[in-house]
Amino acid sequence: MKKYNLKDIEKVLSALAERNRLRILAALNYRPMAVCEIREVLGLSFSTVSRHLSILTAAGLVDYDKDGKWVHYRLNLDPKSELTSLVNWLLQQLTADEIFRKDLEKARQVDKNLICRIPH
Amino acid sequence: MKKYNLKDIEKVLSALAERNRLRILAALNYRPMAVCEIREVLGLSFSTVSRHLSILTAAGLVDYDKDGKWVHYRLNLDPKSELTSLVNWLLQQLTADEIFRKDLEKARQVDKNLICRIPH
DNA sequence: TTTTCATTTCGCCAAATATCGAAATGATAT
DNA sequence: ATATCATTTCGATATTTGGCGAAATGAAAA
Repeated sequence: MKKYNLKDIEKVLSALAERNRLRILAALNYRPMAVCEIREVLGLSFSTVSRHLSILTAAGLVDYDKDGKWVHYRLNLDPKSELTSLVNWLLQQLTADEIFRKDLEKARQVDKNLICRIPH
Repeated sequence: MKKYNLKDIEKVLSALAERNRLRILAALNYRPMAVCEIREVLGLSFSTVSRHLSILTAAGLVDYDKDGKWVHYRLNLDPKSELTSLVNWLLQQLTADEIFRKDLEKARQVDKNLICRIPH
């Protein structure tokens, strides 16, 4: 069983304690996505999204694969971790909120091959 | 089963995402305490401790009883809530950290009748 | 080897937050 | 009623954090 120290726990909790990062987790819970897709779902700038992703990555909540120019982010939840059941429960609760419904709708429609070539 | 909306969840997570508030929760997990005792354990000013307590109260994580001049704070964890198992798990993890060990040691020794009359 | 393009990093600003000391509050004790 | 005392609220300050646009990076395409 993984042991977390204070620093680890602070990192995870503060990563979770922000609306747009929760939105990112919810989107990645639907499916792995490239940065430009996440950006499109949230409606924020690339730099902001990238920053949120690095915070989530540092907290160990997400991970990524590089595929050419694209970077695909995905949830990184160890099924054996207590944190995983928390995050799953959180995401469950949030599905009821309007913002998250809309994000999910966008996540369904967004396609990196259509989106990421147009200047923003 | 209680339903949490986004605002509720943000309140709880951001209440938890702060070291000194975690220390307060850990202290109250040992026993209910008056504000001046908590202040002594943490080594912060009254105003700061009071502010943290109001944040924890607003998040529903702690509650208090008034007893004359004293205000006794205590954990307020609904045993049926998912959040409770999270908080308990967090506090469990934190017992290993030096800061929390020291706090617990102070919490064992502190006595509001000895502490709260001396000017700080 | 240039150009293109997805992503990250940097520099800046605005908003939020942690902290303190001083003043206010509200309840007991004198 | 007045003084005392635990706690809260207020006002000011320093730090952290979220946001953006512009510049840097690094990998593919031309």
